[in-house]
Amino acid sequence: MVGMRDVAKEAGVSVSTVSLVVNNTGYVSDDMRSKVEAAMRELHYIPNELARNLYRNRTNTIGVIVPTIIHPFFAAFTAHLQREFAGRGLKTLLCSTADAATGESEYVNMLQRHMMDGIIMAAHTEHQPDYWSSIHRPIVAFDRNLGHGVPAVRSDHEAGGRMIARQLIDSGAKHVVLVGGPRSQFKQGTTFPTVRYHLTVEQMLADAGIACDYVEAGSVTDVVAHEATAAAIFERYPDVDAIVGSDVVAAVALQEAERRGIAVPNELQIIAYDGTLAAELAGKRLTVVRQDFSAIAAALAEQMDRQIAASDEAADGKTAQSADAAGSADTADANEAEAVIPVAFVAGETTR
Amino acid sequence: MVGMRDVAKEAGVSVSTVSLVVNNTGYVSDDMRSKVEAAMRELHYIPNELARNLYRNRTNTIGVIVPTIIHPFFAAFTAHLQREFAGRGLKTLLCSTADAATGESEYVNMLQRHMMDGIIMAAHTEHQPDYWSSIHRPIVAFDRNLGHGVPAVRSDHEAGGRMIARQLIDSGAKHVVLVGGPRSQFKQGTTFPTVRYHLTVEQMLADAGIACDYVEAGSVTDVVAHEATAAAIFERYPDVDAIVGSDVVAAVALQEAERRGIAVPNELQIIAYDGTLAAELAGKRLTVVRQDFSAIAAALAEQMDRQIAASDEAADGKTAQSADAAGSADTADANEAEAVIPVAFVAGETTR
DNA sequence: CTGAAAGCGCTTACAG
DNA sequence: CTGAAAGCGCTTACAG
Repeated sequence: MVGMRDVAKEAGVSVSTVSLVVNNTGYVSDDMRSKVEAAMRELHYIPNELARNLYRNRTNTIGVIVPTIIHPFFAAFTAHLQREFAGRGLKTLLCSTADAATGESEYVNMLQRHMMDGIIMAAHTEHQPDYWSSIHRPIVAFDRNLGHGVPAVRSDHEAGGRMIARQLIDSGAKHVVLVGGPRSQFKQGTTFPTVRYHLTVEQMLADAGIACDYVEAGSVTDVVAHEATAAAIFERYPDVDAIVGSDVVAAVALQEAERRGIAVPNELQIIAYDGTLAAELAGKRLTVVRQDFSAIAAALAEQMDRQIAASDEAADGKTAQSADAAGSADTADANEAEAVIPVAFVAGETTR
Repeated sequence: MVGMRDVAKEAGVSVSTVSLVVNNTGYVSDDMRSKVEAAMRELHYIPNELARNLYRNRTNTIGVIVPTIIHPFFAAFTAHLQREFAGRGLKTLLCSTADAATGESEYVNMLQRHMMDGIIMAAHTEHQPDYWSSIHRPIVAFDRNLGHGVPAVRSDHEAGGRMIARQLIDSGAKHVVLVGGPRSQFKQGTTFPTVRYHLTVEQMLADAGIACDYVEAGSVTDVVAHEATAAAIFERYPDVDAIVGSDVVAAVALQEAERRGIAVPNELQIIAYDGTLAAELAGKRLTVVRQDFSAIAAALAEQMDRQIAASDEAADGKTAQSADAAGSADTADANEAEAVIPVAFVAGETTR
């Protein structure tokens, strides 16, 4: 491997000078510069980033923790984040909890070993908020509350819920079925903000005197389970005339409805939450509440930048080791406001 | 940041000893070991991986270059690769050409700067094979020929083509439309092996005297274009009674068929190539030729391991800089066999 | 079994 | 404007 030393020797200058040329830093005479550049070209010199990483204690890599990118939601989410990060000179390390033996802990560990500069946490976690706030490294949460010192970004699910309820009420729905995650998550209100749209819908439908049942869907990683769920809905609630769920759930429900000869949207309306590619590939173009992936990604990247800057500051400012980490958390607190991103209702072929 | 030096001081031993304990290498007396472990715990010591990376000249990270993971095919592909890599202690860096300003070159550059140990190339490239074989770093190609020294893995598209043709012939199809990538790619045979299934289908249908037209779909990153393509097919070939394309194309075509009141599969059969989640979310469960993502991922990881080992060997064996890179390529040549993974025909609701 | 030393390839004060 | 030196945090021969 050809290194700076080789280039320096070839050009007859010192390594410092080569470094200055490579980084285009400081003042270098044109003469020196061209000698160095010639040597670099001659030897096909390519700087080794690992050495820089060590010196700067940075990798310019952000880990994105999601359950699995096979799910269209997380595929879109991750893709938009990568784009946003790329624009900021950051690389995206794919951290899928479904594909890691040890789940998110493994990735947190990597974060602490400085293999990444920060992580975006968008997967389910069993850890309590105090675990997360004790990491003292840049973390930003998506759609969940990870406690003090961990900023969060989420969609405006209350608004999404209102849009759905309004559509159902206005179109004269009589019996609505909501499909979502485990109901046990609802009480905490802490780590699963997605439930907010369900609660909003339930409240508004109740006020309007419309029947509403809740059905738990399988894990986000298991689509096959959704098919069973869809079939179960029609068996259990023969008079259901509206189903609300994620794109994937909605697509599967639509397929099952067609199979049973139930006319959509006349006999059954379907509203999908998310607005991913899945909503476009379904049997009909689904009516969706669309989350704004670009805005979400931008907000997450923005918060991440702040967290990283704060953590740098803390590292610079203090020398005592324990004060370092604590300082990081403190600085983060200042920016802890939760960013809430608007959603949009987009009518398709599955509502009337 | 607390480092080994701090731990050594706290435990009253040398850094070397701390290192031996941390890595569980060599012989350390139980006495020393426990003193060091106590100090590590006391100071909350976490090793900094960047220093190791530099010493070993390794990141244990593989870049996966795909057009975009929003597309279900590359989502599944990438997810399976990540799982496979994780099992081998490797991390997955997401390299999407749709989200990088400079396309794949940027990632190749990162590879050369040792920010990754290797790359899996699964996106379209304008570069000629000689570009790729001049990199002299671990690269494995998926479904394309990147020239001498770059091993490749692909599905058995000829078999896939035969399965499709057989189904169409046996079911009495009269006018088939194939949807695929730009026809201009067909002649080279070099960088786009996917076309093999199209050529096989065309040949077999021609032999059977069945009409077959080819329609170019939009870019893999642009699903909206597919919708226009689907509509165009029905306009242009009113008597079409079978459509063959990727899952995404097939799903969109099915949606358009239902919209036009064309009965599937009685009036129109649809066969999807890939077998991703998209095939399950469509209006009906699609009949698919399923690619074996697990086997593909395993084969790619296997080849990657070999490439990395070969590149290590080359670096160890030689000292002259230019011989190093050349040696790497030579060693790679020994394993250059292209791995071909079987596909499966899975009947769904869209064929008869 | 343990420690002092050199080094991974680069960057950055600091003298000249 | 340029070079010699120290250092990023760790690992690995090499003496003891």
